[in-house]
Amino acid sequence: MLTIGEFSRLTHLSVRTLRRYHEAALLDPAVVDETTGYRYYGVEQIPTAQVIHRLRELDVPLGDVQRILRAPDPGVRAALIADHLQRLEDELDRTRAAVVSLRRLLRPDPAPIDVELRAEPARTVAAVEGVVGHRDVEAWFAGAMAELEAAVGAAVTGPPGGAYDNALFEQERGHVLVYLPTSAPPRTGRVHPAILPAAELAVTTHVGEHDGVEVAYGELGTWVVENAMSVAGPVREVYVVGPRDTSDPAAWRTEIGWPVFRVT
Amino acid sequence: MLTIGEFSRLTHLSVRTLRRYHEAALLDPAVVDETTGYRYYGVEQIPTAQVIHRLRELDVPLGDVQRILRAPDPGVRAALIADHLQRLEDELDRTRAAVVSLRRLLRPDPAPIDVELRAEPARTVAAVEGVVGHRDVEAWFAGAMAELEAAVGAAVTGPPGGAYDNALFEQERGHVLVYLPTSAPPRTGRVHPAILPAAELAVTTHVGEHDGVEVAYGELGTWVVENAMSVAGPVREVYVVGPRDTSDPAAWRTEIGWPVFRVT
DNA sequence: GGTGGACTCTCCCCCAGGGGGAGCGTTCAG
DNA sequence: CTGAACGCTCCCCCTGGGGGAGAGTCCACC
Repeated sequence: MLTIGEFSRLTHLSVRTLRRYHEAALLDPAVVDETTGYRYYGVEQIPTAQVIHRLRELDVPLGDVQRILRAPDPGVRAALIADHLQRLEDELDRTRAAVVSLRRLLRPDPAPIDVELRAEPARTVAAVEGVVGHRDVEAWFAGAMAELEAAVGAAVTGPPGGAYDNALFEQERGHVLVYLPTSAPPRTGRVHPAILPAAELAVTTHVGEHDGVEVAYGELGTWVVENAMSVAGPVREVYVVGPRDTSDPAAWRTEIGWPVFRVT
Repeated sequence: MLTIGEFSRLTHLSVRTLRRYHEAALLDPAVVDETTGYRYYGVEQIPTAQVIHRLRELDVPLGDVQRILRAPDPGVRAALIADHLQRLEDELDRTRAAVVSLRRLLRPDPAPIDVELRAEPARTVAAVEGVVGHRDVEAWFAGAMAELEAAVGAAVTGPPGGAYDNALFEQERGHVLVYLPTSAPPRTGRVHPAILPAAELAVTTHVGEHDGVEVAYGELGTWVVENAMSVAGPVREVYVVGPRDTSDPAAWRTEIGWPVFRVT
């Protein structure tokens, strides 16, 4: 039996942290003296402690660590861990995007804001709609677009686009509509005809990977307030040149359109 | 002038977060109505808000964000940001190491523990010593080893090694000694002769990159308690095969030695 | 000129995953 | 037997937010 201090030295987990893990039922001491409250650990707990240590280094929440440790089947365990590695990958992607965006923002020679005010007429398109959590938008978009392309096929008359509820930008759930323009929108599965309402749009074009799009949003925001306008309704994006057209992200062009109206 | 809600929509920072940034003096509203307490922001603050947003996505602490924003010189600013990107890189390295270590720990066929009890005689070596924070050990080691190699040169009689205070493994500062064995230790700069005391060492060998070394520590811990021993004094490492010998990390061999004594 | 709804204010509590320290009890070797 | 080292619980602190209560404000519409 090892005292908590000895176990701490052997596992490189602090005494405090070990107590916390006991409290969280993550790593219970083999024996707890009922009269003194002293915790005693067994040698066989060292590997477990090390696994916990590694998982925590990967920022796996304590609850998930518990679930992984409780999983009796090594297959299940591996799957849970793979999930977290995937999460790390995603995080890495977001980090890279933030770095790119930051570099652009801090460029000493910011390009002038290039926004066009455009009156967009109403039109009917083939669409898929849904209410989606902001984290799931990308995956949902991919599925919806695949379904759209299958339904519309070669009858496409223009680049795809989408309309995104503002709630999505505030880390909430929101309504999403993705569409493909076509003369006779079919009704298949989730695909149905939908009317894209007429709107006054402040439009700017973002060139490059979609991850850097925030810069364009910033420009729109600046332009909108500088021109004494305000925003009404969901943001629209049109993927003028996208992954459907070329695999070179640097050539992608996304039109961002904010429905606006003059304030004064 | 924009209300906090409008500014929130334009920057994709939540109202709550904007208030927090005001409180932290990170992003003060252009105007605060003294009677109502209402915050009003200016358009020109949008780019600043976006920079903050990006930096926070990179997990830059608010205090550091403030320092970056306050830096008037773009050069200084770039340097501060470069520091944080370096930090991200380091973190990534640690993440990778944790993944490797985790994979090893969870391997279904853990290799049997291979620990040797060895009576090490005292010997005199060329050493550099210091008290170092646990984060700085690697950098300190690199500098000390370079100085040692310069001082000892071809008179080396064995692989380099080090002795590490246990405090270092508890995320604190501790004494570190790195050495090169040589018959006539010189005294140059920080390099000086030092006696490596005799000790009973529980020794195991770690093969591969140094990052996976925790597994060896775990084995030692298990062995030590299973053999009714306890630990006394700093941990020793001997870099039997290291970056000096081959650039292939898979071939590196590190001996980990814990000074132990029989308990019963 | 009201009024209602949307917006904003402050204040307090909550989360994870720890760290610092007070005040007191336990162990164990000299 | 005594003191140092170690252990215990308890409370407050940190970061960077989120939820919600209760009250005050703003503004467009009637």
